[in-house]
Amino acid sequence: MVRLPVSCLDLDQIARSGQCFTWEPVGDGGWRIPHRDRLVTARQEGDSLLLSCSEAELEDTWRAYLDLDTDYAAILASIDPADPCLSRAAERGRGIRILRQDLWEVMVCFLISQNNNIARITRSVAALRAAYGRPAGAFRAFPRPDELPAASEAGFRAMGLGYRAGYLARLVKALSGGGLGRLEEALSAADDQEAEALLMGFHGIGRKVADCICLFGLHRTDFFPVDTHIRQVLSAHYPQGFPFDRYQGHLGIVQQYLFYSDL
DNA sequence: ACCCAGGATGGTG
DNA sequence: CACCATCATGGG
Repeated sequence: MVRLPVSCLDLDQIARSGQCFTWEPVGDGGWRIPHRDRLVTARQEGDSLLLSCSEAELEDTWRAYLDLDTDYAAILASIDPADPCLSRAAERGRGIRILRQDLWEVMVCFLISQNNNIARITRSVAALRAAYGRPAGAFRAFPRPDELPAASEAGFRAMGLGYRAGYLARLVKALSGGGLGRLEEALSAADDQEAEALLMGFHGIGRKVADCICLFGLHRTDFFPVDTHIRQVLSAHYPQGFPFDRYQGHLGIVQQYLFYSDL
């Protein structure tokens, strides 16, 4: 068990922010958080964050995953006080952080997310993990491409993916057998625009999903995914256009405040 | 029965 | 280029 002081971090807000679909409430306010082959239980007491792990595991896994070394207070302070919409959104979601999730898991989750609702996405991801997940201690880790049946579109459909089952089957086929590693290598050498284009090259991944993958799976915080929700916020509150220039460097974080606030 | 959900695709004008 | 029907499925 480790305890560390944190500010600008609220587990409940993160869990409900629509960026991850695998956290499970423990019941006493805590959360079971799986990440790759690790699992931790987290809870908050005042300004303290408590994690059910060793100091070493905090340093090699959870510090990065929870994005503890990014100065969110500075980002909050940079928000234009003359912008009531964003100021209110940031106040309501001041505990949100952009997690550093696993790329492949994010690709699958947001492939499934299109024209879908968060409750059903969460159920589908849980079904995938239950059916194909790799036993790793006390839980099932999210299955890697090689652990998913590329030919099982029908199987994916049976767990509620709907028409996206075909997209996933093709993505599994494309990224099995070392394909994912090659993609990660290409992405690491790509700038933002190139990374977005690479991801949009997969069937079923359009601009919005690609932008979510860049933001949540690659931690490229200048991506500002525009979904139906954000589109509505922009047209309602920013008829002259959103001040993208002002928030260069952390547009994705600003986007999350707006999205969360409007849920 | 109708509309929406963290949209994308393929076809048409 | 812009528009548009269609794609499963569950919940309001």
